Amino acid sequence: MLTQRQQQLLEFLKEYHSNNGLMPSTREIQVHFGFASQTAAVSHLKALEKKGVIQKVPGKARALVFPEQLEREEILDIPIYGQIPAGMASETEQQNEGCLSIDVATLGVPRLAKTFALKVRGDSMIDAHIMSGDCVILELKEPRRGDIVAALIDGETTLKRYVINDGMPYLQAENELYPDLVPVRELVIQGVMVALLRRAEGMVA
Amino acid sequence: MLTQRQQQLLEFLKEYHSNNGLMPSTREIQVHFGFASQTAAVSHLKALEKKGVIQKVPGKARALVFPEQLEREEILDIPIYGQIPAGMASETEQQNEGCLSIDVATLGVPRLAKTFALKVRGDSMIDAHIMSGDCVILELKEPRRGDIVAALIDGETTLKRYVINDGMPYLQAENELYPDLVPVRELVIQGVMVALLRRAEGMVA
DNA sequence: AAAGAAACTGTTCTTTAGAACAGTGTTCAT
DNA sequence: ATGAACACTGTTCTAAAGAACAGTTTCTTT
Repeated sequence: MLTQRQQQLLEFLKEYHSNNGLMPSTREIQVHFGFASQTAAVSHLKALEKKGVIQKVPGKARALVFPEQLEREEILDIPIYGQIPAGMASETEQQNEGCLSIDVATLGVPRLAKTFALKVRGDSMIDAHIMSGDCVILELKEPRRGDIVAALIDGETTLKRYVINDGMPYLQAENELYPDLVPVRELVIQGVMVALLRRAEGMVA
Repeated sequence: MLTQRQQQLLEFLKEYHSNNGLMPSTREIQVHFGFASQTAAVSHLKALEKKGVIQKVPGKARALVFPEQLEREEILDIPIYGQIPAGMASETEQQNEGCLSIDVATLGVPRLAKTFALKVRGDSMIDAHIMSGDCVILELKEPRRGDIVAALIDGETTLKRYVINDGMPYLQAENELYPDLVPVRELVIQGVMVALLRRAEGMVA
């Protein structure tokens, strides 16, 4: 559908946009491809628009958009922690282990939700089909009974089901081999699970 | 950290960017807030930049960027199908049931990979901890033995493990209650599972 | 009480950048 | 062989848009 040259143009637009967060001007395209005339860039953009791979907003500067970007829901950038220490929430101490970007609609959380992700270790939630190595996405909010939560027990973060019995909240593993965890003093809930993301094993180098 | 007015500015930038795919000019900001002077917009942007919530590229038009957007990996837009009919791959007939946006790095697929997603129905893969309702992300590529694949059997798409025995490929469910599926004629593999996404039940209205 | 940040007005200047128009040579399908 | 799409050159015009400078007013915060 696209010619080779048009493919190159599109590739440049994507690369430039990815690196700079904005679109190149026609003159920047001209320089990049070594055109002697700015018009060359303009006519290529016209062709790309006619084929529907970009959209132009006339009269505005650098006003090129990829159609798929417009339809896209807002993207959330979720920090991945290995382990959440006691402090938590202090936005400064982020022992970040990378980031995960996903749109709010598929997560099903409010647009301004505070979220973070945890790598699951161990098989204490295996009966809820949460495997070791899975990435669990959590939201900072009040847990409801039956929710799966990340909580702080004895200085360590664990993923468990939050249950209430006789008004007494405690944590339950989803694996018979693990005992219930009844808090000695207080129960610090760090987040409520909203989603889970697993990468197929074959992929992990 | 941000003043109320600055928060409003930032909110407008995000909204405008989300709607139009590009940033507003200072004069558009001026009009939106009803400022009598364009300088008001400029000074607000300077304040936002000083506080680190946006970045400006001097000299360029509409050259505002959100820092988190720059660090972000490229986003893939993955169509979600309910069911893949026999034809497949014909890019036109997409009985699309929405879209899912996620960055390539967390998926672990090549930047130009062809991907799609399927909603899992049934519990035939429950022993691999894939639940009914999960969203499986698949890539169009050659399956290797042991991969979990989507395949077409009798006009219906199913998710199974791809195994080879004595040079003979067949499909295996991960649930004792389901029999192996040995293809009568040929085995049409529609995609290889690369990731899985599950939404916590509590969320689904 | 003084200093500084915040939130503006009003004006001017210059660069950036899109747009339009008139061409040229090449490839490719009908 | 012929028109249409493709891939450009060269020139000119103008609108879009950033930037700079000199103020005013109202809050905080020390």
